[in-house]
Amino acid sequence: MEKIEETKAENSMVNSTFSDQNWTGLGLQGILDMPCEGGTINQKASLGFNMDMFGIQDYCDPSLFDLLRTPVMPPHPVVSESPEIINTPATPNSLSVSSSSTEANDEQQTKTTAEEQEQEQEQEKAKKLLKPKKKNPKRATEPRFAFMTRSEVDHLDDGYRWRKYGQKAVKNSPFPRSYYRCTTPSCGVKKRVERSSDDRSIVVTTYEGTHTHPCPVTPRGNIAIMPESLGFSGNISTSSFVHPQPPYQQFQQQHHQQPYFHNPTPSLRFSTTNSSFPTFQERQFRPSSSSLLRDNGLLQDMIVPSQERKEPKEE
DNA sequence: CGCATTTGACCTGCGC
DNA sequence: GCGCAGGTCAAATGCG
Repeated sequence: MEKIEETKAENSMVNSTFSDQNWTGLGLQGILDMPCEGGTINQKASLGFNMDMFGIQDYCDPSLFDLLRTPVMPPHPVVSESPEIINTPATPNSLSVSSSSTEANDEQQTKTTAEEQEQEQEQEKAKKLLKPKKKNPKRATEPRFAFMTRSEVDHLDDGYRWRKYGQKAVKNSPFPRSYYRCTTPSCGVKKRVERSSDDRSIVVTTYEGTHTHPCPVTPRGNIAIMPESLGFSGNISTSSFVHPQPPYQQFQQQHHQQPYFHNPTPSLRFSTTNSSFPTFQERQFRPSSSSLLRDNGLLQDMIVPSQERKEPKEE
């Protein structure tokens, strides 16, 4: 009984995470398009490889991991800057992916009416997505990128200075969502930080906008970790790790804003002075069995390119 | 004292 | 029009 409920919760997490218009498909695409030396690894062929490489299964919900490994993908997960295209394969496919993941596991019994209701809800969501929505013209069309990070601290240090300007309770989630704004004047970058309602150890950080300034030197003496020390075999350029911009921004510049699956900055920056985030660093190093990456506990973050809601660009 | 956080109020978009 | 939910504002408060 408990097992079933647990499974439901996991599936619910999958649905809620990847059916949202900001997540669906994009997350999968991000996983598929992993930057490496000389470009990106072919997304379709390397899905499982990437995930194993990054040790996702070690920190991802099992059902989510299965979901991501399941080759039930949009036929052409082409990344586009057009929100319409990005959103198109999102909703319906996410449903099939989600359910197939359930079938893949030995948990078909969990396909109860509750799950059907979930699917109905998702279908309703999909319907809503298909409707042309009026959006506030003031709402920026800035790119949004979301990181899923397993951490016990909510606000991860990414090198920039943030000022919290709000906190809101999120529906269907016991955890509030915090709103941060870059403290640099004239820089309108925002980020939202919330904890997954189904796995409280997962922090979802959504960046919105692009910094108009270099990363400030923090008094904590942050440094960047070289890929070699992460167990990388040089597949990711060193500059990506020392660049004073968050990885999503680097990648925007280097790869024409394609989303990618990558270890985001929060886990890459550490305090050498052991002053502010010793526990964070400690927590990030989760001993594990199989991979070097996991040994370092660094590659525990999933970047999910999150598109601004379908904004009425043409109008 | 300056800066960051907290938190209730307010605004806006959307569905019914 | 009303209610709900997400997002933002700004005064009060806390902290170094």
